[in-house]
Amino acid sequence: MRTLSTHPGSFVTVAVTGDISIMEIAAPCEIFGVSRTEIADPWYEFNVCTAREMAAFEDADTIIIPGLQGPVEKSPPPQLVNAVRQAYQTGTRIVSIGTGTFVLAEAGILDGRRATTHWMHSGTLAARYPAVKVESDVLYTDEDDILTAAGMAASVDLCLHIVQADYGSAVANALTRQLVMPPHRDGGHVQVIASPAAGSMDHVVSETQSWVIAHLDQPLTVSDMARRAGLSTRSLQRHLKASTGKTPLQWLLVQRVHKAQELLERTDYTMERIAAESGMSTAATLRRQFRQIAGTSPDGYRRAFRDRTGR
DNA sequence: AAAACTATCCGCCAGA
DNA sequence: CGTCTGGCGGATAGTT
Repeated sequence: MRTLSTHPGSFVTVAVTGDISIMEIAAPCEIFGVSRTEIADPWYEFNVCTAREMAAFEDADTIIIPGLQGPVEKSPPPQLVNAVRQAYQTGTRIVSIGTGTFVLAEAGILDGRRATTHWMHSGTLAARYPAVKVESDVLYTDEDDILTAAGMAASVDLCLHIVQADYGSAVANALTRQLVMPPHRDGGHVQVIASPAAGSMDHVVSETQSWVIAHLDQPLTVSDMARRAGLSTRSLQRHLKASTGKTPLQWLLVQRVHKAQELLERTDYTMERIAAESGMSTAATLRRQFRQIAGTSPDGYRRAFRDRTGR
């Protein structure tokens, strides 16, 4: 699990240089730039700065580099690359979206780390920066305070992931509801849905997922999910894996742990009760799954959350 | 902690 | 043809 270097109310800066893609800065602007005092207070300090104002980087706790338009062969602006390298060395969290990842790679801060970019360019990225572990089929990566999103749509997921890291699941979920967005997808989701005719099937599966998420307190089997979707278990397994990269049971367990995390954050329920409400049969089962998926014990998670939010 | 038990996963394949 | 489906069964994973 990543150690948090930022805090609620931290300073987020988007670096705008030349021809950025406007869509790629939409998610950060919407999520970090709009006051959310009804959800959490203080919210982020947010600003957008151009290449000429890169002194503003000094105040930033998080810097976001959106994709540059034009051919990726063009090398990124050196002063931006230097500014990013310097910022990272002084402990700033660095985020890239789409081809913005090339700036991070050029700065050398991705060497030996996982990163992703738009699938069309991942080959180029891997070839030009062999030391970078390019993950071509995930929505986003998060390693050592360096986060990379595959593209515009994934940037939404990544921004929510950041909110979750800074404020916890309960706040992130409240924000998701307010934005009227589908439930947050984690970084392991596949980027490209392989089958071209996946359209309607996709809908059936996501419907089922929403239903499951709303009924996590009940014990559910993969067959139950399949029945709900009107598919055989074999087909459900195939479709769910195509869209989430996980098997049905794995996906379900992740949802259960997420639910447990939310309860740990905002309630004082006992482990038994949290286990029951998140659909884990016993506290022992909860502990084991929680550790496997979240990397800590439920109790440790609760304490860490209270410590960093002072609640 | 380990064994016994059950559920799930996934390659394969015939059929639509 | 190519694509999708769902059943089968051995290997695995998860639970108790």
